[in-house]
Amino acid sequence: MEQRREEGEEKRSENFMANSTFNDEIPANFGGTGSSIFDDKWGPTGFGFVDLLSVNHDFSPPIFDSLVQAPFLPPPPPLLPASASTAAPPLAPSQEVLIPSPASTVPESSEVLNTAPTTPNSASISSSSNEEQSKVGGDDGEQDQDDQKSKNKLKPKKKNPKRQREPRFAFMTKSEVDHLDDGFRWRKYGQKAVKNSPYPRSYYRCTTAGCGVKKRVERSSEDTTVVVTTYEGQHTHPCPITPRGSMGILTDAAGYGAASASLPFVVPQYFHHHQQQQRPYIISPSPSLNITASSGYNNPISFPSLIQERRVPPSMTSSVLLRDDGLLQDIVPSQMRNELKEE
DNA sequence: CGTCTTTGACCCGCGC
DNA sequence: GCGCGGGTCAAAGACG
Repeated sequence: MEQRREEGEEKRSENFMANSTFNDEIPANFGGTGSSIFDDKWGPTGFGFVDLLSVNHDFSPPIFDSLVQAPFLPPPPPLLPASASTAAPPLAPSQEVLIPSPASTVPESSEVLNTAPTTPNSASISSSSNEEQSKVGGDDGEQDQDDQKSKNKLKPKKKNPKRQREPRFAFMTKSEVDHLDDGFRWRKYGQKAVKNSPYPRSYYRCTTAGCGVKKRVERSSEDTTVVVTTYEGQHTHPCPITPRGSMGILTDAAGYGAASASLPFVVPQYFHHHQQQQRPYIISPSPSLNITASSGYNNPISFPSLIQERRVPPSMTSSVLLRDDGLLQDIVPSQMRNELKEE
């Protein structure tokens, strides 16, 4: 127990950048059909596949793999430029779509999901959505009420037609750390053994009152270096600033709060500096991509750096980035910064 | 004391 | 109907 505690603390601090080792492969069960990760409940009813970040354990410059518009959930306005739009056509429910990275041409087929990440040291993101959101999806605030209801186990439960879930967004990360600190506060409320996997699956819930976002974390059994994190729901609050020097750029204090919505998803902040460990590298969005907006804090996951980058009006992008270089300078590839300047 | 994790039990959906 | 597996609850305990 105690050991586990300590381990947990260590994990928290090390976050994403633990001694991660990367390879090119995405476990076959990621994005595949019938996997334990993307089962019928949490699995993609339609998701994009996004290379999100690269981590290099040699402190070499960050690698920009790709970031593409995923066919995210509830209708982000089609702001994609033509090039990206063609790459990521609107999804029909239950349709799996691979969003090819800019550098690669990959057919749109679920079968090629595993081949999507073409760059070493990459993590991937996928999103999924529910086509039939009714109960939970209808009102975030009701989530807790629902939980309350179900607390009394002996009480006969409502027979919901079908349990509906929030939009989900999953991503993979190469890390020895299971629970990735994304800037939000989570409370673990369950853990289950995963069939056909030696690794348990952990369930977390956002501790912020009224926020029903859930997170599921499990380690791939196929590639034990891969941690799959699945978010469900949308935060109803800003990303709290953590005391560990995280970016915290979702806050209004940073001046971008109002526009904090450049992503239909939010991804963890990988920015906790860990001086002796590898630095986390944020992938910069491809210039040809346009991460569309949802609204406010209503993002299931948050990816501060991306958000910051993209929610800045083009006219001030470069200056902001430059001015804010502090961490970004370390994180955002120079290539990316140059690209942004050119915009 | 508040917060968080652990963990066994329970609930539920689904396939057979 | 039954069993299985996933998801959740909530009591108990640890920790700061």
